[in-house]
Amino acid sequence: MNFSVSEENYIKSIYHLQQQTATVTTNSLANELRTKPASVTDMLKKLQTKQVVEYEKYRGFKLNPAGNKIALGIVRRHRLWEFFLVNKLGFEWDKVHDIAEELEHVSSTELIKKLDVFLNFPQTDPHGDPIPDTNGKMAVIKQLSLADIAAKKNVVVSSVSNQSPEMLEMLKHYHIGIGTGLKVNKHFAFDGSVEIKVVQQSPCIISEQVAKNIFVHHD
Amino acid sequence: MNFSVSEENYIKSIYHLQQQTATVTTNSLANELRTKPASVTDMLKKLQTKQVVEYEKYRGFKLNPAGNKIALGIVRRHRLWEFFLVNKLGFEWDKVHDIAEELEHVSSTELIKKLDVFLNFPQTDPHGDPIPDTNGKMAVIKQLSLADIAAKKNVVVSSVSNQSPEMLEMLKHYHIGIGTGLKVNKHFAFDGSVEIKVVQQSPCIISEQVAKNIFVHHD
DNA sequence: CATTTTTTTTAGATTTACCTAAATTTAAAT
DNA sequence: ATTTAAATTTAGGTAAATCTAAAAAAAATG
Repeated sequence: MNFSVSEENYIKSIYHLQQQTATVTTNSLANELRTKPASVTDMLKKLQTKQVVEYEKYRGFKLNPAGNKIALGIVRRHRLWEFFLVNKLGFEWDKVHDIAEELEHVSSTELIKKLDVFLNFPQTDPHGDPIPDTNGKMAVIKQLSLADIAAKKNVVVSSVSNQSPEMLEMLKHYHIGIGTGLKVNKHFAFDGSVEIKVVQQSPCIISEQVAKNIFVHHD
Repeated sequence: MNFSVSEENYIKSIYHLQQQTATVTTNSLANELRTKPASVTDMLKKLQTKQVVEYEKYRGFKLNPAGNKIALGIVRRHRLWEFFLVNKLGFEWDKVHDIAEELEHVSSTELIKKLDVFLNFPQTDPHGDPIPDTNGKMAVIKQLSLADIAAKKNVVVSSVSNQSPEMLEMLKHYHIGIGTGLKVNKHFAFDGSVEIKVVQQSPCIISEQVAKNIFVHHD
């Protein structure tokens, strides 16, 4: 079965949203893809006939095993290209996502096989996320809070345990969201506070309590 | 100005056809792109409003200076990727065209800049064709006939001087056309005949007369 | 639990890049 | 110089992926 760039992007986004919630809603997917709910409904019917999603009207949807395998193939391509961009071409780790987003749709399987060899079979991408193997198997990485991250490490925010308005207000103030890249500069032993540097922001200090609530992929 | 993948492919094909004939016809472009003449007419109107072609109804068309610069940018990306595929990933030189065809449309200029550095500023692609620089300047390479090519060299057929039906019949028999890749195995001093190996064909011997009429890019 | 509110779907349009078939223009041949 | 043939364009239509506005279903609320 062949998939268009658009179809691949939908499959990939459903995959990512499923990491948070087992079943995905029309609105959340529309928001993720910066499109309109009506467009999502249209595409989902197509993906249903192509047998990659389980979809029940008004009830949300999720990838079936076939869809999951396709998603992992796309994730594999994306992460291999990110590794290439950072470790071979010298890009900054926070600049590669959009480019990898285009490269991942280049369709040759031989290309990805040879790229993998050339990169010497990397296990994780520059953000610390594991790279699925050819069969779609992927190492599980444990969730670490910012309090657990060693100084000088680059990380990406993957989730926030406390979702209160107060917490969200603070995160917004620090320009932190899911997917935000940041670097841990230093831990202060006195009170457990952490100095971090969010990409394109000045360094700032967050309390231990906040740090423990921000979960990240480590680099 | 932004161009779609389709628009880029039209611009690139017009560029290539202009290497043979100063002005390009609807039919030849349709043939090159494996599409229909009516589709070409449609796209040409669009490219005309986008100010990249000079086009007069029923009279053919050609790229204007702006269009030429865009074409050379695409050619640059294509050839850099071909170099990468062969010299870094280890592809055979005759297997890379279709993949480069996809990679060339990835739009980041920063990507191409860094790729060029990584590849150490190559001057020619794996087929011996020169790589245009950032400003669209490109070295001119001299036309060589098959009789002038050293043994063991890979080349690509760029033109055929004798276009008689007899010649074309013979070329067809040997599976040789414009763009065909082949390798020169050996020259025979006795009569000047040449043993060549066309990609995916068994080796064969052509007379000196034929060899002198087949022009190639040398590798 | 009836009624707002929100979410999702349907209906109908739009844009891009194609297509076929028919009409028009140019070129070739008698 | 007509006529015939070939090339090109126009007209009208299709499929993919989007959109807006309206209708329908599900969830939230008093």
